[in-house]
Amino acid sequence: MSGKEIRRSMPLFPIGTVMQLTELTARQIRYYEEHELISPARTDGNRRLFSLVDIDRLLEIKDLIDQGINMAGIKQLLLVKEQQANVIQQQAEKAKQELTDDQLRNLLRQELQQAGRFNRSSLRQGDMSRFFH
Amino acid sequence: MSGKEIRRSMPLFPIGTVMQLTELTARQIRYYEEHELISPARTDGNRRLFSLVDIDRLLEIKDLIDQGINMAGIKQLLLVKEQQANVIQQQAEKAKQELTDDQLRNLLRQELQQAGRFNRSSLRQGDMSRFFH
DNA sequence: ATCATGTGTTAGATTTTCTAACATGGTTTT
DNA sequence: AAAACCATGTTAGAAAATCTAACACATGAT
Repeated sequence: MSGKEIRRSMPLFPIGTVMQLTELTARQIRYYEEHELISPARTDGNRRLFSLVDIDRLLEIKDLIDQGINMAGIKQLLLVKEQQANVIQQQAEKAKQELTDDQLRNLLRQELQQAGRFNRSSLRQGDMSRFFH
Repeated sequence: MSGKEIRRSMPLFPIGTVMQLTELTARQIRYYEEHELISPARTDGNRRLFSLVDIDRLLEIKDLIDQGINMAGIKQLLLVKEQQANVIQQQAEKAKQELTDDQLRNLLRQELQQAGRFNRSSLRQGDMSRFFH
């Protein structure tokens, strides 16, 4: 159920590693946190610790910045996407129970198209996937 | 080809994170490095940076330690396993080119059984897999 | 022309990690 | 039994990484 998400949201990386992975400066990363685009965990000693989810999100943010969107816009976009993702996941779960495989495939395809219409970066899984497995 | 391995061997984690993930002390981790059971990368400032491969290896080491095996023994075991893994991978590659899918499945099953006979922990992928995806 | 935004830069404090050394409780070896 | 060895704990001092806060600056909006 939530096992996967717990893992992907496990705080693991210090800001230095995240800088390399995302090619953002520490200043930028902290600024985005200040504007609540991300909420990295903290160590006992107050150092930031980022999860894979955080990093995916930062890569998305970078992408949106490159598209000229400002903090407020990005915040909204990320919010909407989150909601969409939730809805879609719920639907998928319902679908799994109620639909045949064939119908399910169809539904997912539709959702993917719909998502593609709205955002450049995918809903499913952030770009971090290129770093692992 | 080697893309996957590059990713899994990408130096990402500082020792603090590795301590939590493996439940080993810094002293232990450094000691194992001293005895060349692992070779973590270093930052420009000489801090250790561990990869997923390193962490998998540390979990294996921990397991072997728990079984009462000493440094020398562990070193040899890890070496042998590495070689085995290489051989198996080479065979698998050759197999992919030469065999039908059916034959390939058979070969892999055999190899898995063979591996299981020798080591408790699997050859394929370390325990870290439980943290991601 | 002024203001707001996003980022750069700097300073001083704090946390984390580093190496090296010594301490210690179990095992072997003598 | 004493000595030596092994894996780990602990400590000290130095160096690196990160933190917050402040000020600087270029660009685009009002």
